[in-house]
Amino acid sequence: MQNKEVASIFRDIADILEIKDENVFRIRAYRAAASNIEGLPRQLSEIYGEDPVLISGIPGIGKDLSEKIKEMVITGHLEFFSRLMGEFPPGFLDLLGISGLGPKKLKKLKDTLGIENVDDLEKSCRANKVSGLEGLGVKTQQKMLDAIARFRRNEGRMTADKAGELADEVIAYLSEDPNFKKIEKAGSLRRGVETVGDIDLLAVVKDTASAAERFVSFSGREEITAKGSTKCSIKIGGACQIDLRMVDADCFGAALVYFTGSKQHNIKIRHLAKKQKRKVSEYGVFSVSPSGREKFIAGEKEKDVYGKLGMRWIPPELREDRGEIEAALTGKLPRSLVALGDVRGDLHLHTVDTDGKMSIEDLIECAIKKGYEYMAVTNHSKLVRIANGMDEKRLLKHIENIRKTARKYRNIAVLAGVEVDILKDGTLDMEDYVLKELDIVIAAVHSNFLADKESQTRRLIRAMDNKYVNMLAHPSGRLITKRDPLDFDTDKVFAAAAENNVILEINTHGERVDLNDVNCIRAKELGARFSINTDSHEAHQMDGMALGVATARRAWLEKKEVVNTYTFDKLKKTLKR
DNA sequence: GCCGTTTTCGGCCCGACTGTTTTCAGTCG
Repeated sequence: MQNKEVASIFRDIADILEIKDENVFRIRAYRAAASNIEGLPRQLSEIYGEDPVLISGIPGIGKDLSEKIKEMVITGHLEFFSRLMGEFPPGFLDLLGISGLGPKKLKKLKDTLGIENVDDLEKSCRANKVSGLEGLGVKTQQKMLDAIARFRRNEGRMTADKAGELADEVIAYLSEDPNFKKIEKAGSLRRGVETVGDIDLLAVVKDTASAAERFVSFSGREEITAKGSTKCSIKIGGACQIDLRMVDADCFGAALVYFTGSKQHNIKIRHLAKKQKRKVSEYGVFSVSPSGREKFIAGEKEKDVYGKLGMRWIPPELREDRGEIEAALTGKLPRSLVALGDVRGDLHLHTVDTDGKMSIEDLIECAIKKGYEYMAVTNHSKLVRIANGMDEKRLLKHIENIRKTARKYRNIAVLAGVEVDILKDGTLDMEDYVLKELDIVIAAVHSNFLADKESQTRRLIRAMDNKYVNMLAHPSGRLITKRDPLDFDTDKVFAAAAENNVILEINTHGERVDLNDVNCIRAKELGARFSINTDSHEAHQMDGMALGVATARRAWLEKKEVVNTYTFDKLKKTLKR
């Protein structure tokens, strides 16, 4: 059983226990465990295989939960969970996905009206039965109907690139109003998470009432879900919610820490503060006297908030409670975490010669505008027919063409490359006599996504055995909203990459983000190196580098582990196998 | 259910907004 499934079961258990009105701390423990498991760089089954005792060493996993994990690892099934699920009709937990509907109301609806699923709820609302219940009025009933409509229209989260674009649009719109003195993105978007449930914006304004008015008047707004003096929320384009928080300038930093999260990070920070006889909230850091009197001691800047708790400032991408607080307390945060400004080139790019929109010249000029020192043209091989992939003959000619064009530009090095397909058996879609002419060879899977784990693992490793291969592109092959990752033994593949000096790509395309942060953490442990590439087919896609850098930062990658931060000379040496 | 220079019990982060209330419960982040 995969970590993702274990985490999901723990979350479902938490939901059910909540409906059953169980101890809130017990519920919290299940949720915390789920979140910690998702952040693990290794599979629970592997950890268990190494030594079962290690399971209870995972933070948030004690005696009881480690037993449950063992059961799932061994049998692929959890008796306790099945029993709980048996108490509720199928489809009942879906109701928790309706915003504004929590465990208490849900329990009441089930007990009084016998509501078992979303359809039942809709019928009862339409029949005006819900508004008759104690504590529930006409407004609540209407809100539920709206929420059901949204639930049906759009389930799931937005990819980070789309959320980022939307946030930028809203920020641009708000910034036209001089009333807004400062606006920043917060939440999972600021942490660089690959998908985003809602967008959090934090602002300092002169007049909250008129700022709120401006915000809720945003042209794409479909619904106003909150409009107070510190918080406003609107719904937009289906289920996406945008929250605007308005705070005083002197607590902006504390608010930014708070609204950036993650939740687990915040909980740990507050816990730590409490031990130090301090209190942290979105309003600042306070010292607390024995009599309980609170005194404001920091809040304007994030740096000071962390500083008052004895820590260095923690970059947002690290704030997942994956050891960053402990590292900050002991001065062990990564020294040279990779940053966007460190990137010297983009090594995976397409042109009109296969399925890109730009000519080689266009592409080079874009790269120069980005300030890059080098780049690689890496078009598809013949297997990808839909992308007009090249055969040996065409590629040889294309190499000549790249070199000829590159000579016109003095300030940038242009590598002639290919994105060659990895065939079903792990051999490559291009003869070696052509590969050896290239400056960079990127291997990638675009077919046979469903092969079993053993053959998929063998396939990837065999591809990397080819001595001309420098890089493995989008190694998992997943498309976040459309396709699951390939099933392969990540440890074996990452270790093989490290051993063969094959660079692993962090593909920055919003649907890919591949490798993801968790995979990168493990690959780094196994000694692999990375390249952050946009895989651009059009000019604007080259702006995606920031998302890939954020992913690398989430994996705590430093400059030395990311080859496209190297000088060109060093990169050339790295590409020699 | 977890955790411990508060260590085997007694804690567990903190606050805003809404709707239905007349002081608060439920939900959300």
